[in-house]
Amino acid sequence: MTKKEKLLHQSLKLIHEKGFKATTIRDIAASMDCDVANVYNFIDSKQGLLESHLFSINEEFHLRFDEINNSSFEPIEKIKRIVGIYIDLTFAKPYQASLLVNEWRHLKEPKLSRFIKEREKFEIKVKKLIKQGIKDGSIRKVDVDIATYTLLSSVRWLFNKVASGNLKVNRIEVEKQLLDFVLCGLTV
Amino acid sequence: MTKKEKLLHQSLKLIHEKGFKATTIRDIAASMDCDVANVYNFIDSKQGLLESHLFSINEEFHLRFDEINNSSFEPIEKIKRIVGIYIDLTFAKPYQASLLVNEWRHLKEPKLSRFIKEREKFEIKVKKLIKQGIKDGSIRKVDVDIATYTLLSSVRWLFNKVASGNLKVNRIEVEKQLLDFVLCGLTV
DNA sequence: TAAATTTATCAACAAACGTTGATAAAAATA
DNA sequence: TATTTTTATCAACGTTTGTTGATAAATTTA
Repeated sequence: MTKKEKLLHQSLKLIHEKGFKATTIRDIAASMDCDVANVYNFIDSKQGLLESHLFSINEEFHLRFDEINNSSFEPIEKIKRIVGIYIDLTFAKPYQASLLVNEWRHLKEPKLSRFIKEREKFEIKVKKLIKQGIKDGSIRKVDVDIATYTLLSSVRWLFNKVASGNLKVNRIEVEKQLLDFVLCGLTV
Repeated sequence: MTKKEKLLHQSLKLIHEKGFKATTIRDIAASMDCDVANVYNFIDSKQGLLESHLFSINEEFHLRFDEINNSSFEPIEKIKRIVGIYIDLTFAKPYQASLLVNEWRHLKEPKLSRFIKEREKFEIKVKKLIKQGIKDGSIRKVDVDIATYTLLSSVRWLFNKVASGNLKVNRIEVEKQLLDFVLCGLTV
């Protein structure tokens, strides 16, 4: 692991734990046992660090999302696989997933607006999937907005448990249980 | 509305929008059009402001939660009503609900540990409810941990929509749709 | 080995931060 | 009205913040 990779990893961990605003350059320097000024050999600015972290994971997710969304699978199968890639990504990169949920609001304009716009476009695509599922009879006649927000929200605890190592079951079982929950609910 | 009430309201709104660390005393002063030093006629410290906001809403929720949990309703009925009071509270106090989700980590010791401990106790109670529901046959044989985290997480988008006024349906319909989701899932 | 590039060290900057003290105006109480 | 309490104003404090410049050591390349 090069020094730059270590910096990226440590900064991700710190931002996940303390939040972007509460994480100082001095924190990052201390975590990798180097001088404060030395950090700037690897990054341009603190803000730029956040941007690169956020947009790399954001692009990765949306690329994989679009692969599924542009396929000819049934809506319900698309939704299953989208949950799947979110779980995949969260297990592979829990800290980045954390930033995607919690820290994007510390972006500055115009990057902030760009991020929000991409997020809204993504939400609209999910809503469309649910509408199609209702139309073809595979999904109940739910309120599309509420179902979308609840669906997207229901997986947003996972990165915390993965990051802290407090997860007893493996990736496959998480996917099984989560899909059962969002498709069938709690009751028998 | 007294000046102190206005301060509490404005600070809540700002902390919800920008986050606790990104909200400065000068922001709060500006939002209520008064001098910076003037703020300290109403609060002891910025940290104390966060603490009072957090613990008042936290206590309110846990009091109402325990009322239900200590009743003799069936587990599944308890879960329904717990979702109900969360929705209630979120509609009544969306900004406080936001802080409860996003800003508690900026508490300092020993308040931070106290908050986390109360949160863990709450989670254990919910897990117990799900276990009982599985035992009495009203809940599927789910993984208790995953079901608990997913259940609790699934309602955590609501405060955002209520706070921003971007919610087309009313409180009752939200409750109906959310309960359908967590009990029956998306599929027919 | 010589030159060039990368990494490390030190001190310091300007700006933004939470907070305070002294004091004046305004409002409430007696 | 006189007195007490509440609210407002101004300037300033000590820290912490992100960031920079000059320079030395270490490493890589030629």
